[in-house]
Amino acid sequence: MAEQAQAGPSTPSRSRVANFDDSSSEDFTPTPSAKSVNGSPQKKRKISHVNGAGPSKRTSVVKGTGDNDESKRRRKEIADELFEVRQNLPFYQGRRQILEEIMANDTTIIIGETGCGKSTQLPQLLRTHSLSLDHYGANDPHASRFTRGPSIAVTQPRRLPAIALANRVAAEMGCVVGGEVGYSVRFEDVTGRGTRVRYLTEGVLMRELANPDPTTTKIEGGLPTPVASRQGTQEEDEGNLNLLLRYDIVVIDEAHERTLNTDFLCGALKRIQKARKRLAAEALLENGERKQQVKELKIVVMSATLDPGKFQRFFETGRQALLVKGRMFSVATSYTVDPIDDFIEQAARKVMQIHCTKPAKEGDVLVFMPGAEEIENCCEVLRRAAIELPEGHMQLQILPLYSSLPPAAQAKIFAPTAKNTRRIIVATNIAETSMTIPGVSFVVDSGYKKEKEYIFRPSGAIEHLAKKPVSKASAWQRTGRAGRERAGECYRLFTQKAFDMLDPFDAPEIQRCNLSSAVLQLVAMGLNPFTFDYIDHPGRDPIAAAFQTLAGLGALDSPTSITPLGREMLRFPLDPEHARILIASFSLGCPSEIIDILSLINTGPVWVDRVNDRDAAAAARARFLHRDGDHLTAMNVLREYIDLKSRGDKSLARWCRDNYVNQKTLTAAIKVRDQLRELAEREGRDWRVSCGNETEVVVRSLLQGLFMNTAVIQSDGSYRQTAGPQLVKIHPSSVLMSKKVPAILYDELAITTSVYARNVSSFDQHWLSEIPWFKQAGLAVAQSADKTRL
DNA sequence: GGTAAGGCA
Repeated sequence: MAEQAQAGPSTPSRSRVANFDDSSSEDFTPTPSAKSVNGSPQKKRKISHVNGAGPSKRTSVVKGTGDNDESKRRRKEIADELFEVRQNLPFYQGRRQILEEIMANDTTIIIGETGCGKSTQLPQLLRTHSLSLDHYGANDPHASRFTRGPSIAVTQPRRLPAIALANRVAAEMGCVVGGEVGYSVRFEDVTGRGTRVRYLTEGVLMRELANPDPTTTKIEGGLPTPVASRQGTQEEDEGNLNLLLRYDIVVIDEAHERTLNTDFLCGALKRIQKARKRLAAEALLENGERKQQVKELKIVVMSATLDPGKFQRFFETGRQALLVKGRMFSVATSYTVDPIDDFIEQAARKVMQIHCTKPAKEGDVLVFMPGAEEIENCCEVLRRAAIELPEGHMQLQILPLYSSLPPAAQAKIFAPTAKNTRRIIVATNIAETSMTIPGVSFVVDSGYKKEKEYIFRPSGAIEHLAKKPVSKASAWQRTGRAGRERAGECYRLFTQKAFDMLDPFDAPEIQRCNLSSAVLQLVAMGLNPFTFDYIDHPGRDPIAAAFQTLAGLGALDSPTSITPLGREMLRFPLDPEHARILIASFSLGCPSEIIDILSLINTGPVWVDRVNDRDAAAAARARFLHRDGDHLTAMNVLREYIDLKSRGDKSLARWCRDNYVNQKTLTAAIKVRDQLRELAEREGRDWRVSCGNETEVVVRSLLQGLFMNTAVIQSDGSYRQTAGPQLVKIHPSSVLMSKKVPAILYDELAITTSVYARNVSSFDQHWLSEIPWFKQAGLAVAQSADKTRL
């Protein structure tokens, strides 16, 4: 049942151990092939019968051939069956109070503990409950079944939960996906004109805000005049702000994750809400009728664990957050007595202790480690220990789990366990939020994670991954993974005192990341990034750095004014730097090459480069070598792969393995490539134009976006940044590694044992004089670079 | 002369 939560920051207490969890996937099975956690397999088959084997394109869903009376009857039957389960969900049982609260307030904050059913039940209740229907147009004589009740958007940080939630909710409501319920994620929009509940990723909603679709944002007869007359005043300028008029209610789910998009969405929504409130009131006054053109926007912020005080203050709700208790089992938590110095070895020891003292039927063990290297080391220690197990003793199956692992290795997590065997899963925090692992009753927590850090410098930021202690919220989240199916145990490899000193929550992403893309989007919306209403302010420096980058790229001509070039850059799902490169390639005559290269840069590492077979990998790489550097070399790989694929080659996976190529990256890159080609076409650009063997223009295009990421060789053979004093080395994974070229451009700098430039191409440093940024601010730099030319 | 956590448009 719903109850009022404590105001102010809540510190997770031990009594709530099991409830600190991500709920995006708790009450359904993400894919039909996944092992069922709740519910019988028979039920699951019925659901997948309704929704088809997988996500389908819009047309096939809406105009699907299977939508006859028989399938309608089946959907109804399944919905009735699912209703039995729904009724018992805490969120359903607390529906009256929850809906009363939402209807009475502009913004509602809901802390829904794991298993309470918030993500699936809230949209349905809003669509069917009389409290909501009375509020949203039940009396409108023109309302049809679809227009009756509110139109709802529910955001998710990740694609998979957005898709899975839409599938589940459609089944519960007895409709097809793409009908009343649908989803929009990148590469897939399964919605129709009748869609009233739309699950979408935060990224999709951000794009909608910055790049509005004119057909869905315009009010019939145009916006009421007050908007235009207010243009130019900083505080009230909503001239460019997309008011999201297609939605009556926007639900931000999983808000505790505080992704970059969560924070920008909250800020923008608060602004939109105020604008719509004012416009709604004005429309009423002007017409003197009830027929208001702009409806107010309701916001619901939901999560399993968040700092309710922070969101209450931000949204100025004046109401306490609603707490909906979850359905989780208790987890006994313990600490070490003294600090330990080797968490890999200690983790392995603890695992063996659990294995030797707890019966197998009590469940599997999940170990949290910061990164792939620690995971592989820990698995190695465990494998050695497993050999020592006495004959006849229950066996161990040791499974590493991290994102860059090939899909086949990841899939083992969901395969059935052999008899008389206990599984030990050693994972990164991929198992904290993104993947739910069945059968786990024991958690061993190293207390560490890896986190991206940005070091801001006037000459450009440097990013690197750092090993850091987890936050308290994160530790509880890990703990909760032991209590999903039965009571569990969690062993923390640190002391109670160390735990007490941890930060209560993870630092929001906005405070440790490059803001150039977000700043461009804000300016496009007519918002000032310096005065934007942040939940947590990122500070002036990163915003100023973003402005500098964007001005250099020609996207902005003042902090409040976006250029036509900046507008065009926003039409592509790329960082501003990369969008600039793409646009340059159109005029330089090499979009075909640049689209391939950008697709690869944006999807991940092209090479599989493990420590043991580094030499073999380098040799394979030489087969694809392009003398200009890594960008064109990677393009050669992609093109050969696509060529093999189009000829129907059946041994693509083998080809990738033999050439130390990451197949996951290539398949993802092909999707991005298709999307970029389609978008280019929509812009009236011909992506087919190729420069053939005259690849000089490719590097010239790259330079148009990466001019800040350049370095020139000095007389001693080292490289120095053109935009700053930093010495950089070419990363040993680069094909230009031992080559001495006069000037290099690169995708990024990484700090490890030195400052390394990764993904490097060589260029003629005289080209820098063509770059506007160097013409103005950097002339002196370019001249001094010239002197050091060999 | 040496690495990489997780996401998203």
